Amino acid sequence: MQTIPKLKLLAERLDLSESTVSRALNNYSDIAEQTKELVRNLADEMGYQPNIHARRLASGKADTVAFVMPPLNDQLNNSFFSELMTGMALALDKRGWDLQILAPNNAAEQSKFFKRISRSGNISGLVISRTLIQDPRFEILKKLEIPFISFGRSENIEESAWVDVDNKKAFIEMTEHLFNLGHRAIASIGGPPIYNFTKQRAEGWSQAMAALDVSVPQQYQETSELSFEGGKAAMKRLLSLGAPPTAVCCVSDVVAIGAMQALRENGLQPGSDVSLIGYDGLNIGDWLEPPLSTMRQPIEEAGRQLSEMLINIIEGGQKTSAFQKLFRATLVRRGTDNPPNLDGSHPENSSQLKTKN
Amino acid sequence: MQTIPKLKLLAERLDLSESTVSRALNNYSDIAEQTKELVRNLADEMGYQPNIHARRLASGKADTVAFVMPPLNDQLNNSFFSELMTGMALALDKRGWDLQILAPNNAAEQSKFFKRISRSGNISGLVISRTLIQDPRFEILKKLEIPFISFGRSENIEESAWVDVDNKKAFIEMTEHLFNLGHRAIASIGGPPIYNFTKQRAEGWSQAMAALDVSVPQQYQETSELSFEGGKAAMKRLLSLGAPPTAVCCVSDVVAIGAMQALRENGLQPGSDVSLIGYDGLNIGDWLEPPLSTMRQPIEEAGRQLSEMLINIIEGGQKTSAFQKLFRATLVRRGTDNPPNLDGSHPENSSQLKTKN
DNA sequence: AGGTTTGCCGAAAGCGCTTTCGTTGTCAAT
DNA sequence: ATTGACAACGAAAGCGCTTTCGGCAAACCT
Repeated sequence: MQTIPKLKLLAERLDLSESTVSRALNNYSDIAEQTKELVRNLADEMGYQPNIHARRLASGKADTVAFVMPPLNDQLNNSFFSELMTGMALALDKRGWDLQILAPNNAAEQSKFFKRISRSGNISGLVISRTLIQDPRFEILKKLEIPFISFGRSENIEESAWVDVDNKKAFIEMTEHLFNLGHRAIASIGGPPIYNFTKQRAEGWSQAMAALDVSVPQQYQETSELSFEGGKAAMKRLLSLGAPPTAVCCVSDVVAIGAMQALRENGLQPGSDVSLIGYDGLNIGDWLEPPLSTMRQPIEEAGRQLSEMLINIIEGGQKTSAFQKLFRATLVRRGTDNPPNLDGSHPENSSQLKTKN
Repeated sequence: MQTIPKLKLLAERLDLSESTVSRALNNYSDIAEQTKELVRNLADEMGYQPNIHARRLASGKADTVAFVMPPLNDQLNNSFFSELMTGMALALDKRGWDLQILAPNNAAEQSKFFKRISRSGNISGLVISRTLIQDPRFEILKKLEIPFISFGRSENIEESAWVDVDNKKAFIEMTEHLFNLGHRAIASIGGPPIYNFTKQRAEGWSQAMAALDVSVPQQYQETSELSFEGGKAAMKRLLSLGAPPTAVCCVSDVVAIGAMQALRENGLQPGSDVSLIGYDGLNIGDWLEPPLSTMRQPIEEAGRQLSEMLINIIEGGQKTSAFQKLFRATLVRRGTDNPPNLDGSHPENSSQLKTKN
């Protein structure tokens, strides 16, 4: 391990004091431009890298943002989180900040968990995700005065900073699209009713259906774990109805993939017998046969945005409510959104479709 | 942000010196057991958390391991890496260490990149992956005296620490399995020939074929990018042969999924017309129709192992060549490994199969 | 001319811990 | 009683940086 150049060495070589060198590197205004030049040149000639621990100890700043993993780890939302984290890391790196991943064990002890974080003093702010409709974390974090931002909104958080995707609008679009293809019997497989995005997506679907003046049997509103198995089970329940739907809006791609499996196991062809649209825009959807239509959300971009906003909150001191950004999801038509199959070979039959007008 | 309890506060409350408290918490042997008890009790009563930066600055240890992302980011090896990193993070966390993710931009500047890391002084050791057959990183890191471990071997690295999966044996098993199912025309879609695992896997296949006394047309050895598209293209080339194979060993699951797509686009049914086995054991393989057979490697476990060995290297001072661990992959039969379809409905025809004996 | 501002830089304290070394008191051995 | 060994602790010096404060010219005013 070669000898590491320290601030002191730079100072000696340049015949300057350490403090001047330090301030030169940090671009203080009370250092002559000429001096800064000299310092910077030598610094990168020698490959100087400040010791991050010393810096953070001295400055009292951690320059580190932590991403809090959701307590219960669903299947392969891996993909989702890794994309989000990639975006976050990229944006942080640009500013010289670090990303840390935090994985709380049991959800019950969240209060203690956050308290420990706030005490450790090596995290400047938090990013939370998977926000609940009523999410206790918001109050806890506010009370602890930890700067934070959430991916996803919650209720009563007008004062909070967040980045979100317009879930409701996405599901309205999705539903309208299926309607325009000719579908009337459009069901929904939603996620666990505790999450806010679940609620928003389900609302989008039901509002759209109402606006389109299509009456919906109550059983068309299904609910599922956010997993392949969950989606499969939910689809099977839908198929067992007297009048199964001809199209289904799925809360996530993984759930939709499970639903596809259920269709095939019932001898039905996804996309022709029953249309499906997922949500997330995962690559893997494109590798299926037929490829899964989906709503793509700009996940990486959202991650970037989260980081930038959080840094601004930590450094800026602006009102956190100024930091709210809503992204839009876009429809990606692949293979599973098609006009309804009305040839009668399919269990449900068009005469049973209920349209009010 | 509540007032954070410092070492000083503990010392005052207990009427001890800071140094005693520090050593008590770090379990030094020259502190009375009774005193340690007192200190520990107060510490977690007050929720004391040592300032990590101060500690690391004072001790000169970083207690941080970095995982170096492969320069070129293939499709969805996301899943692979996130699993590996999860394993690493878990093992590190148990010892109070941190995991950092490093993403070098351009591959050419690796030497500089590593030099910078070694100078920054906040990383104790590295984990590299995607080892090449001739991998320059080994020399660079040795010269810089950075402790490191690799996932995957390379040539001439007897002195190095590594964790690997026995790729060759896995492909031998895979090939024998297909042979035992009755296949004789078994092709291979390998990865880019720079990677060591690519070489090992291809060797496994060709050795097995030789041992089984099956002669192999040269065109049966295909090569592909590690991506869906690559697999698809390679499979198409195989199908265009005069005597296409009845089974294919694929270098990765993603490649195999691409191959499945190619089959379907040619009107063939994966698993019945042509058998396929992938490699990795990704969940998503199970969601396809038919589900993809694969060799599962214990990725998370390997990640754990990497962390533990690396820590031991850093702390232990043992010979690094003592740290070499080979895992085994296991066959997961799902839906794409079946006896050959000899009904003649398929382009290739059994009379063309060449068996020497 | 005196006074005030401005531009640039150095001195020095301190961030919160670790670790070496020395000191004290105690007890067994001589 | 004297020595030595040992156990248990405190003092103090850092680790490498940041940041406040003050100092000293040179430049500006009136």
